Amino acid sequence: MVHNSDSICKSTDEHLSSPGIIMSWLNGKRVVVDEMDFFAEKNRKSTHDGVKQEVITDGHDDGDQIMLQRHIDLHVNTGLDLKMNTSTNKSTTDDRTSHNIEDKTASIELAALLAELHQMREENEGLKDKIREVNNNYNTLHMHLVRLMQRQNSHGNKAAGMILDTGLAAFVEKDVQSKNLVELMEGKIDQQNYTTRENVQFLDLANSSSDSSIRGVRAKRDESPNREFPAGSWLTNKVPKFSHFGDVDQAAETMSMIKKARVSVRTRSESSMISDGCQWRKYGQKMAKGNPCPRAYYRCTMGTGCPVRKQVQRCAEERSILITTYEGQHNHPLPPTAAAMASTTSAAASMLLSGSMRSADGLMNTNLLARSTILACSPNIATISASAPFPTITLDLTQTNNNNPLQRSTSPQAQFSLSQILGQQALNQSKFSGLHGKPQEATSLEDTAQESGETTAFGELEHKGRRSNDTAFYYLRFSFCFSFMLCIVV
DNA sequence: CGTATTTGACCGGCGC
DNA sequence: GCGCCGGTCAAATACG
Repeated sequence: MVHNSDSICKSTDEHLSSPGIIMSWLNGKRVVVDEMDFFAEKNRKSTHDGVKQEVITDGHDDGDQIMLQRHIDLHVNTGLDLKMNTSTNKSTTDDRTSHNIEDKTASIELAALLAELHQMREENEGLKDKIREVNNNYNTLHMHLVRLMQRQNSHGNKAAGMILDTGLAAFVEKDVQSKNLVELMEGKIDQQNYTTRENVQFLDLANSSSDSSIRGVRAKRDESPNREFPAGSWLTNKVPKFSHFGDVDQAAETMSMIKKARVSVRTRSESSMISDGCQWRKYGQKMAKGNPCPRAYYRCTMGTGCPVRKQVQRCAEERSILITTYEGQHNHPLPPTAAAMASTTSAAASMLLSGSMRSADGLMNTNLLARSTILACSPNIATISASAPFPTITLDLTQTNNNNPLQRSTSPQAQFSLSQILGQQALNQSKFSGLHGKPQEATSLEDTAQESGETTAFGELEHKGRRSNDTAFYYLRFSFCFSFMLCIVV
């Protein structure tokens, strides 16, 4: 293959001007560049250092290029020195040519890796900034929440105090996890330590912290013997228990409802199941009335006798939407990935239960089972439906809007799309159910809520690049905690 | 062979 | 009482 060396050199300089383009150049025109680099005379000031000269003369002097030059320079010179010192054959022009090509190829690959490393580092910095920003927002809200709780306690509003306890516990847990996440990303702790700390702190949250606000929660718990905080239950410490009802039957009924409360998550996914970090075993499948797509039943197998179950079904109207409904509380520790999802659904359940508590406490004169409540504080995040057999809160992660406070507070460069993240996770799974067909009438549990106009969208955040489920649910959980606190304040 | 999935049968709640 | 429907069980089957 014959090329004009000048034109090739020019083209090469253009490619080298951006680290990101080096990869495409490597993939697409590797052979051509090899020939050009060795034989071209333009921009070459020595006979054995073609790569070095070309890179240096590309006209860019930013940090990446400087670093790039240093590595290439070092690599090429080392190879040549070795060759010159060890070679005894005086007619080894071809060998030197071959070595130059190999060295240059290795150098370019190294440069590409360095460029990729730099890009990842920048991405990591952006993520850390986002977490710090969320932490700052959280601290502000946390302080406000503590003040409100103190005010409520001083007024003797026990029910409101319990609501605050619930929200506070969720906030404290989020605080612990967010700090761990920041340290993980900054390299202060490794993944194993992160996992261990998440689990340990999760379980010991109510017992070992020196945070005064947590002590407040513990004091509340101690003075309410009927409230339960069993170790190992991630949800229990956030689900309020009642001891102040004058009507015992009503309290029992409410407790029953709490046990049956469900959290439904709507995501876009081609996979048969989203990846939520838990281990599930399928124990049944049924054709639900009005939906051509079957409903699959799973139970959690991470712990012996874990009562948590979930239903997975495709939306009748839009097959790309996967509806996952969670029910029950885990009776075992969860890994961080699962805890993230569990905390998200927990926060959503807290929103749901805060509505039921108000109802039971007479603050809202409505029957939970008879009403369908859309929380005024978070109309675009979640929908509570009581028209279903069980109180259900639906988290819609499939639509976009601009009403989410978190979204407004973030920069476009580092925004997340939970739908895309979940979708990506789902796509990464090996199985594809192929549940497609023509739409029919929607009468399933989730679709019932949609029919009554209850489904609302969670503020979707733009996503650039791949993110972990942990981070995604961290943001989602914060959003729900934020909404939950607003619900309390309103 | 052990484990996971499939699928028809069964059960209980609910409305008529 | 009967039928419908959601949910669960368990034997059969598939899979690694």
